Amino acid sequence: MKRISESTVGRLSLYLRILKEYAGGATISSEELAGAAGTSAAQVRKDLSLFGTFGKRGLGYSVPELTGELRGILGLGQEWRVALVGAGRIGQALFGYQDFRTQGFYIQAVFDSDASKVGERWNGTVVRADEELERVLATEAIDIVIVAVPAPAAQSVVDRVVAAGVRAILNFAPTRIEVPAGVALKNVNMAVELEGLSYALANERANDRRGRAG
Amino acid sequence: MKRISESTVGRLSLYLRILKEYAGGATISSEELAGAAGTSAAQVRKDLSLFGTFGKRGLGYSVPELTGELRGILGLGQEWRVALVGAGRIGQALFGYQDFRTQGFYIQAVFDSDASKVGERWNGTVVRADEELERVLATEAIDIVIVAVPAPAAQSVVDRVVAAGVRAILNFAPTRIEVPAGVALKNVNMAVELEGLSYALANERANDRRGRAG
DNA sequence: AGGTGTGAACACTTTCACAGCA
DNA sequence: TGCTGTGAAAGTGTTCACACCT
Repeated sequence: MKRISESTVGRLSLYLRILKEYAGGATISSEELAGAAGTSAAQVRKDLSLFGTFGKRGLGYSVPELTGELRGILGLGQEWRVALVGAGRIGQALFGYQDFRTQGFYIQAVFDSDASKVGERWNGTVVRADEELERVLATEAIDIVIVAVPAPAAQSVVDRVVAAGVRAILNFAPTRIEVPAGVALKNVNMAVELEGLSYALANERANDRRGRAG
Repeated sequence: MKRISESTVGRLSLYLRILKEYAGGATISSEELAGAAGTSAAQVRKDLSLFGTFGKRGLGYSVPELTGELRGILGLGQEWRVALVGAGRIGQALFGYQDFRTQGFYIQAVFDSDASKVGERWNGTVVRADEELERVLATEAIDIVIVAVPAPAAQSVVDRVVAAGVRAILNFAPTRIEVPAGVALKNVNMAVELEGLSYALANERANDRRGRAG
């Protein structure tokens, strides 16, 4: 299959959420889907056409059928086993965000290097010691690791996790992480987003001063 | 000034973080900066050249000077006043993440609609009632609002905040938000990131099955 | 020589516009 | 007729390659 861009995959994720909440009938047009997703009808059709022919000309897309296709494309037909490294504030918030579970992402293990946290029970899941990481990743057959440790510790956690064979990492530490080819890495970095907003504000003000023409 | 892409702004943010930690001398070349940022030297030079001429040919960029320029470009020379709407788990984690403050982002107010939370003191900041939102946004001269409420409530919070004159919003609710032109919106959506990883894993496996050639 | 700044080439993504099927 | 699927066109972002300055 042809290479698919990250923006396309992100939109598929969005389309799926829209379909789940759609109450407009058994079929939906690219136009409607685009409206809800904030993109263009052509973009919707192009995105979907990269994976197959799901629509009916003159009619649109069957909502249940397209939902199923998108779930399949995104790999949501199966259960993913997730481990969380870092039981600090962010780790706790993520653990508590149980929406994940309904999407098929199950947090099977939590790790922390702080001895005072190890042994805590979080809703039935025990916080384990850092040293158990490699062993538990293997025994629990973990697919995805969420890294929620302080920035200086992040790369070494990632190196260990990758060495243990994990191929997908979601990084919350505000630092750049290196992974070898073949490992999927996504970053969630609030500092970058805030600085993006700062840039927008600073620049908007500059534009205002200049006379708001542009 | 010419329109700058979001990816460029994101990279500037990254360059700035690298410069802060740089211990290699008083100047840095585009090559070194690119290595640390995981991009190409040409990309670094192009990004910077969009804003001015900061380097010296044959030498590279002065670290303190470039740091200052980047801070200026990103609007980090000033203090930004931030409000947090939603005092749940994510809100608490964000509030606790005090790195923000060192970057010039100050959380001045916290809001929640849950009466049992209102009145709590968070490290000196009182959780206020939802009804006070508009009044406090004005009296506290809030620049940026972080939305950390459940998905169904997010759009209405954003509408109120925009009506109150706020021009920059960071949304953590896992839903698509509409804002009028002129309002900057950034989304942090863990569901989309996880589904991106799911896609990568599902697809990698497909490639493996196919023989790993491609 | 060393390393920036930048037009031009290239690659990728989005939009257009329309043929073709239900 | 209505709406999809898709080549071609337009637009955007990245890489190349080299003139030019220190």
